[in-house]
Amino acid sequence: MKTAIKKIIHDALEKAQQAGELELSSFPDIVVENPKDEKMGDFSTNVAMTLARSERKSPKVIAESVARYLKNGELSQAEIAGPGFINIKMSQEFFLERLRNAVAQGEDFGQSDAGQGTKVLIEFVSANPTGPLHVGHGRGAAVGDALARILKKSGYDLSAEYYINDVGNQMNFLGRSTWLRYRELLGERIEFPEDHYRGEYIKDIAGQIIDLKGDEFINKPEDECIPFFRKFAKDNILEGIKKDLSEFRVTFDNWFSEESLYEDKSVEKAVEWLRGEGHIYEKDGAVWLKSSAFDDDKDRVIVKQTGERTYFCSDIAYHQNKINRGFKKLINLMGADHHGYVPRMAAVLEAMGYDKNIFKILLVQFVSLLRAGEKVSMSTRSGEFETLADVVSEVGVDAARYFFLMRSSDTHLDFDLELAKKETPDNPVFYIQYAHARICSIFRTAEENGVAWDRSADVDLSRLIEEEEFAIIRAILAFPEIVEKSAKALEVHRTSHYLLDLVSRFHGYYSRHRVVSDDKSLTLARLFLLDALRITIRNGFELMGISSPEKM
RNA sequence: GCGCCCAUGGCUCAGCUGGAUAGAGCGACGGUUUGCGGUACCGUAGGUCGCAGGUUCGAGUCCUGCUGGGCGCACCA
Repeated sequence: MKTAIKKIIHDALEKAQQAGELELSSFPDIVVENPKDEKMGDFSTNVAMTLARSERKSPKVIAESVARYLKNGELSQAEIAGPGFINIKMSQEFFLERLRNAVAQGEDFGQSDAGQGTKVLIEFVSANPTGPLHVGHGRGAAVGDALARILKKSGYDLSAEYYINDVGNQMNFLGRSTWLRYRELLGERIEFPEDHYRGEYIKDIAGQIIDLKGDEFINKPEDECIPFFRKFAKDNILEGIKKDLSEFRVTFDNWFSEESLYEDKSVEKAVEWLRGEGHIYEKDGAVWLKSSAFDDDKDRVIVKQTGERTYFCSDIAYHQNKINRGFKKLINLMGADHHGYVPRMAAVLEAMGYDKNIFKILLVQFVSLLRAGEKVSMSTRSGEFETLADVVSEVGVDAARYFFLMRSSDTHLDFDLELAKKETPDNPVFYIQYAHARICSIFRTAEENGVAWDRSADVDLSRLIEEEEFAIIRAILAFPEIVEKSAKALEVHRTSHYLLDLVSRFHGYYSRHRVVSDDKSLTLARLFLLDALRITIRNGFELMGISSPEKM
C-alpha cells in the first residue's frame, strides 16, 4: 500500500521539478509513514524536510510546492503540518478497492515476492540428542518455525533444518549413562557419576532395553556394550524430540546428521582446504584455526591432542556444505548462552572467502518460567527440568507458541503458566482467538437471519462510511507490510502486536455498531469488512502457527 | 579483566530506516448492556525513556563513557 503512496509522491516531485519549483539534483528516498494520530491523515511523508538542505529552501516552502502537485484522483487531501510534514488523506475508494483485493486473495493475503525466490536456510533448535527438549528449546522452536513461515510468505525459497550432533563425547556419555542405569535396574549397585546424564528418561530407556534384550549385556565388557547403548539411546531420544516438535507444529525440511559429515569425509576435506589456504597451524599437539585473524578474540582448536575433532571442526564442514547446497543466506538460531560462538563461526566463513553477511545468527534469550508470578526453578544439574512437552500439555500449543512469540527474541521472556491458561483478556491469545470466534458467530447469526454470505458476490461497499470502519480497513491493509518487515528484520513479535491492535479495534467497533440488521445492503457491506478481518486474523495466526477457532 | 544482550508508568512490554504531544495490556479507580458471544466496551490517574556527555534542524532510537541486571569467555557441545 505504501509503495502506491510513494509512487504518487514521486510523481508529484517530478511535476514540481518540471515546473521549475524544485531542482532535485538527485531524487530522495521517499519515506512514507503513518502519522502518530490518525486524525492527521492516512499517511505522512517527510520528503520536504530531507530535501531542505540540498534545495536550500525551508521545508515548508518545499512542502507547499509538493502538496500542490499531489493532486490525484485517489487523493482527497494533502496538508502541511508541523515542521514540514505532508499529511495525505486518500479517498475512500482507494481503500475499498484494496480491501476487495485483500478478500479476493483470501489465504494468500499478506504474501509478497520481497524475497524474490532467494534460497535461504534456517537452522534452529538443533538440540543435542541427549535428553528431551526443554522450555528454552521451545522458544527457539517457536521463533524459528514462525520465521520460516514468514519468510516463505515473503517469497523466499526457504528450507528449515535441524542439525543433529550425533558424534562426540556427549554421545559416549549418553551411552555410558544408559548402560549404567541398565545394570542398576538389573540389580547391580552402581555409583552413578556426577557428570553423566542423570535424568529419569535415561532409566526409561534402560528399561526398554531390558524389555527388548533382557540381561544379555550384563556380563559383557563395557567396550562391547557402549556402541549399542549409545545408538539405542540416541535414536530413542531423537524420536522423542521429533514427536515433541511435531506436536508443537514445528516442521523441518531436513534433519542433518553431523556423523554424515565424517562418513563422506567432508570434515577432513574442509580441514585440508583450510590448511592449504594457510589458515591452520599446529601447536601443543593440536590443530588450530587462525580465527583471530578474522575478528575472533583467539584462535580455536579444531583437532584435539587426542586426535578427536571438536564440534567446531565439523561445524566448519557443515556450513561449507550449506553454502555448497546453493543457499544464499544462512540463518542460525541459538540460545543466548552460545553467543561466544558467533565471531568464531563468522571467522570461518570469512576464511573460506564468503561474504560474512550471508550468515546471520539470531540469539534467542532465556525463558523464565513463572507460575502465578512465582519463578519455577529449572535445575538442569539434577536432570529434572521443565520440558517443552510438559509446558505444552499444561497450557496447550496455541498459548505456548503465542507466549514464545510475543516478545522480541532478544529480551528475556517471562512465561507465566497461569496466565497462559487463563481465558480472560489478560491473556492475549485468548483475546485474539475470541475476536475470531466472535466474527464467525456473527456470520452464523447472519445466516440464521436469512443473509447468506458469498465471498465472491458483488457487495456495495459504499455503505461503509464510519471512521472506525476505515480505521479497521487501514489496519487490515497494513498486514502485508507487517509480514514483509518481520521477514526483513527477522522479528516475529511484530505480528503478535499487530494482531492484538487489529483485534482490539474490532472489539470496540463491535460494541458500538451492529452488523446484522434489517438494512440488508449495510449488513452485507459490514460482513464484507468482517470477512477481510477474519482472513487477516487467520493468516496472521497461521504465520505464528496458532489456530483460529470458529467457536470457543 | 574481555565480549554479547537488556534497561521505557506499580507490573509485563511496543515504539518500524532518527521525526510531530513516548504508546498498549495488566493492576488501581470510575462507568457501559431490553439486539449479532459482557470471555466485551468506554473513561481517569500514572513516565526527568538507568545516569552523564556528544552527533543533528530534530534522539527512547545513533556515538562515547558510566551504573545496574542476564549470559558467555574450554583441546565441552
